Amino acid sequence: MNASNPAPRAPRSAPRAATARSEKAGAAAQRRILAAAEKLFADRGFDGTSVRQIAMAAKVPLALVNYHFGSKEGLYREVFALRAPMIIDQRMAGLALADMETDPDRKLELIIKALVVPNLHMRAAEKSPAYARILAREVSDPKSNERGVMAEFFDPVAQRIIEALRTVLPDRTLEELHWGYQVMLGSMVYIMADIGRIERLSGGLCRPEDEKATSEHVVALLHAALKYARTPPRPKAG
Amino acid sequence: MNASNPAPRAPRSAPRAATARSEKAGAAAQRRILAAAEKLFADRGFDGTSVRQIAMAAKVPLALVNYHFGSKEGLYREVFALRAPMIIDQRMAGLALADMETDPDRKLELIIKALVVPNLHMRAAEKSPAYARILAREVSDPKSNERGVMAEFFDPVAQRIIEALRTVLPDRTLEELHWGYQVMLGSMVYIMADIGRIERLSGGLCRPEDEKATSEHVVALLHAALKYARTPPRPKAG
DNA sequence: GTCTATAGCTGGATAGAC
DNA sequence: GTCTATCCAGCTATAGAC
Repeated sequence: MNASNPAPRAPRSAPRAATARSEKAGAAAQRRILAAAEKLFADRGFDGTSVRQIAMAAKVPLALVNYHFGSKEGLYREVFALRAPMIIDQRMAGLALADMETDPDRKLELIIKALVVPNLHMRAAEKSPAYARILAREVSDPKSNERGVMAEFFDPVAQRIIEALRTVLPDRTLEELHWGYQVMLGSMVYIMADIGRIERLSGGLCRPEDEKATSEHVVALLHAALKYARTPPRPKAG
Repeated sequence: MNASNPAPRAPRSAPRAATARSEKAGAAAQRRILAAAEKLFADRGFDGTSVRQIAMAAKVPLALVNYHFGSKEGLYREVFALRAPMIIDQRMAGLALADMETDPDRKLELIIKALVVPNLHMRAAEKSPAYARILAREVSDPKSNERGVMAEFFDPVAQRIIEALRTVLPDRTLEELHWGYQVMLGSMVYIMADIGRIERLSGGLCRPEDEKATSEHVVALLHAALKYARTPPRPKAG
């Protein structure tokens, strides 16, 4: 889509994120760039956002962006990497809680919450509604595979969740559990990424920003889905 | 993102889709353009696709695209409008079937199928896996609001589905029904738009292309979700 | 380290020959 | 109606002055 850059060569000196010391002067600029990029990538997508817009919004000169992050895609990956660990840690913590629960019904609910709540929370917190939208966009973007960020960051924890499901629902086939996971993820991602359609369609009854109400409804629905749904195993050949 | 075009002026003579008569010469070219555009928009998104790529893939001269469709966005809307009625008609037909069913449990299942099956079918049919991905992308694209295609084409049938849910689940609050709808839609959209992650994560167990197996699992999950989930109504003030 | 200026492209759109 | 040649805005990335 631009001057062919087969090898995305690293920035000249790779000024890693504030190695130590109080803080170099440029650190503030870097943070402003990241914040601006997060918002713009969320609003307008990777292709729909130009480095110039980011520099403008961050009030830094154009060249600083490439200086600090090497390339537009480097900046994107950095935006992604900045908050991914947060969500992943929260999911892991949720799973640990679920692991301690003995009542299978409550355990299932905790597993679902481990997956759903950190994301809805991030969506709702004034901290970063933008990041949730980037995440949601990434899973349905074919170029996501080229970038590989989803697989790199999120596949491992996804496997952990399916593992956990297997322990509370031992009578299900692996196929059922995987489809259950996909339904959970799809619901969550869709709601996270919502751009106003949910509120419009519901005449204001459903507001994804209302983290508590949203969690309650969504968790209840997904809990019922996983608890009660059975799909009869199908014969191998038609 | 390009030469500022405040008023997207119509094509010079608006050569409407083959008015009548056997077919003008250019009709074949138009169809090739639409087919190429559908595929490319699905693979690479609106911003990631250039009119030149479309013209190249359709094997028509560059100028023909703008001649027939006025602008890149005009072409996009045409791609969208081409198949939307198909899905909507199928959903309506599904709802009509559900309306005739008296057993509430089977009725609920038919409503869910009315929403889910046409889309999964479109995803699976070799006819147009691309369109399903465009659709999925559109609901999570903030620019979708600018284009307005989702609201224009799909909001009405969405309301019809929620209406139908209200008749089979009369004891639920409107809020519960709307959240139920969003969970259904989210699951469906996510699965439709999948770009390989589902199959990768499940080690090949789940394949969205396998329309029959996918429908069975997803419908079973959503049916259980709507049938069994209850969210206690919350007091108005905290 | 920081930033201005610009190189080297691709983008959507169109004028004007046929 | 059809298509070639071209316009020029905007893009990413960088060279080179400070």
